[in-house]
Amino acid sequence: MREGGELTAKQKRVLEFVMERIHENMPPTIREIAAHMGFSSTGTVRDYLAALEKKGYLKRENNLARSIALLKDSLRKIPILGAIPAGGPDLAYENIEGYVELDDLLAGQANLFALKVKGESMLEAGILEGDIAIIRKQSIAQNGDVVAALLGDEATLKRLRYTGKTAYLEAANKKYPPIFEEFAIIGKLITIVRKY
Amino acid sequence: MREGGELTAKQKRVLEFVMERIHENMPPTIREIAAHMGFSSTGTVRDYLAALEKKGYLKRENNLARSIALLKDSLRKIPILGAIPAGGPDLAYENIEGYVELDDLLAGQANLFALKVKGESMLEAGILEGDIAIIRKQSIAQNGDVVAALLGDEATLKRLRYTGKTAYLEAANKKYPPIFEEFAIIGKLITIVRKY
DNA sequence: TTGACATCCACACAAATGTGTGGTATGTTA
DNA sequence: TAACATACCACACATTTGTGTGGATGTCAA
Repeated sequence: MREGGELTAKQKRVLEFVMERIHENMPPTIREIAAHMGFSSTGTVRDYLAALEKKGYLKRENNLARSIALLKDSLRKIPILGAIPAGGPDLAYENIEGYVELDDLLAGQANLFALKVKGESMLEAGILEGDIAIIRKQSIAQNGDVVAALLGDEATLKRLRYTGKTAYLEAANKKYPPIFEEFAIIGKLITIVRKY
Repeated sequence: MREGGELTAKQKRVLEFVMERIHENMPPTIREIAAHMGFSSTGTVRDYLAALEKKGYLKRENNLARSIALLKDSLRKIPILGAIPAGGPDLAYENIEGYVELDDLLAGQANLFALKVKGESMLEAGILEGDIAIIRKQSIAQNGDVVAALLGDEATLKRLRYTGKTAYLEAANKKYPPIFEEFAIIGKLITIVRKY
């Protein structure tokens, strides 16, 4: 018998279609799957969904339209590997330390916006030109936080510092002196994303 | 009259419920919205959806179950701001340069896994300890690519270099010498994510 | 050879779901 | 005042959608 996670080629095609639809819009109906696969019977799709459910790829609710929920969603859940065996990354369960869930990265956060990093003033903090800085809108921050600040009508990313009463902005690059001009904090850096 | 984007408190509650459901599972039916809001008539919900559609927050298809698609989705689509007006980030349309779509970051990519960065060998490439490196599984790469490589049974992140026939691994940190030992490429760095 | 599984079909039926019609009431704006 | 948006209700109806029943064929392992 086929083992737990293995899928036949056609089952995989059905699953991929379902995943695609879930990500771009909503789960498909049985008849939509039939149309896509070229099946003339809804019963055929039911058999496929039952097989996929049995193998642990998805879950359905009774009598509910479009009630397909993914359980192993490789598009949204990326495994974080701990040990990597000599043969290469196996994605075997023993090696998975956790998951990066894209939605978790930002879910529940309100008032987010993003800035494309310009310049190299935060180079030594590992923030490079072109990086996308995801920022939560707020007007106060702690000493040491990286903040987006408004200097005149320019927004910059800098580290916030306090010395007694005075607050100033500090670059993470020896070439850039600290900034003591007037500024307004517009948000706090919560995530850096860099695409290669 | 209320302007384009403004919502009443109740309309906002309906929209938030719809967004929540879409993100965690699938769009709700009209009757599910009614139950959540405490409405006894499906017609009431229809009116709300019509208002939200008119104001540009969502879009529906005729006669299709659960066919609510979000048009302004602040959970998945984070606006990238260009100019930031003096009053602070407005999230007004004039200022939005584009969107960071979380799914776009990785969509369509197969065979991804993630590694938590250990050590400081890639410091000068802006890759810090604790960063999450998202890697596409592949066994060949170009000169200059940052790759995850297997050295013995350790996985490390390094820059791949070719000199004539020989390939070696290069750190981005003066303290670390290049590595000429035998290694296997297990994947190529696609994205760096750092949470603060 | 029996059983389990994968891979299809047709068709009827019931439940879920969106839509249509027609109300009531309260405000705000032109 | 008329027009319009908001904010609800009830209820019938048509369509969409999931489910049930009863098949058929082929493969593979015990």
